[in-house]
Amino acid sequence: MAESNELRKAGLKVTLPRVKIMQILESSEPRHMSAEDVYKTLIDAGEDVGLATVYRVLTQFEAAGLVIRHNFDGGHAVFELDDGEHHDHIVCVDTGEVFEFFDEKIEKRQKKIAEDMGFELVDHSLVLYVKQK
Amino acid sequence: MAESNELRKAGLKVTLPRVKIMQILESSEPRHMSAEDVYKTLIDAGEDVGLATVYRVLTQFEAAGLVIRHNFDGGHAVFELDDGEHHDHIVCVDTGEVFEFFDEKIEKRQKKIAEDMGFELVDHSLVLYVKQK
DNA sequence: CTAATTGCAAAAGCTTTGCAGCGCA
DNA sequence: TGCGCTGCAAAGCTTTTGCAATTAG
Repeated sequence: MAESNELRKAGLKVTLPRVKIMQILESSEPRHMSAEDVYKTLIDAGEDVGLATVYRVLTQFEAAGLVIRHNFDGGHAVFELDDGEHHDHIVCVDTGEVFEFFDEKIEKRQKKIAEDMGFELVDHSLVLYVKQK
Repeated sequence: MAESNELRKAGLKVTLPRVKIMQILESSEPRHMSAEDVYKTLIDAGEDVGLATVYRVLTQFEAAGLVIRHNFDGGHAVFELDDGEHHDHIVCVDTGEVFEFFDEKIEKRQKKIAEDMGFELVDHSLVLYVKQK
């Protein structure tokens, strides 16, 4: 199975919690889940995994570059699978829904701004908060 | 004094903690402070104000539109005086320093992206994480 | 005078950590 | 077998809240 290889490649033992969590992230809709969301999904599926393990696994996945952690407003982090395609986010303040977008012009402009100030851009976080018209 | 008027205008009683906190925010360098930063500054100045009060006052200031709360990475919120001029932020991952910038092109592009998706842009958060070259 | 405000301490919410036992390789 | 991993419970951190005492208007 695909998950096993990704885990091994990351130097992580192939354990049930890790495989299950990876599967949940791969098949989840919406794609952005909090640790609590993952934990609940696991419990609902009858898996006996602790919340601490979910946090540990997600943190390991992040370190391994398998997932990305976002700190949107609201106190809790959300995670999404890193598919290698960078994108930014749109959060609807009415429904909480999260959408993704990518805009070449904004990306380039950000790079230029950082460089004009004598820095190297290593990362960025752009979130548009919107509401329905 | 200027602070008193701003407070009265916001419908808040002019109390010592509020005036002191407002003064700290007005004169602070760097401009971005956490609740803890404000609290420490107060204590160092010999003021007997509780941390809970700092949080309450900052939250009231935010509701009144006097300050803006940011949730940069790192678990704790930072506050800055709202001078009416919108700007985004650059955070140096080496030093933790915070810089401000404003880019008309990015602003316009964001608005267009939200509208193209049928939404109304109500707010946005853009942070560039950079390092020294 | 009276409602708003404050300090303290306790509680809350998210996340991390210590530890003994379990399980993958 | 041996070290990594897990579950549980406890601890950590930032932030919020309850409450009695204090204070602004």
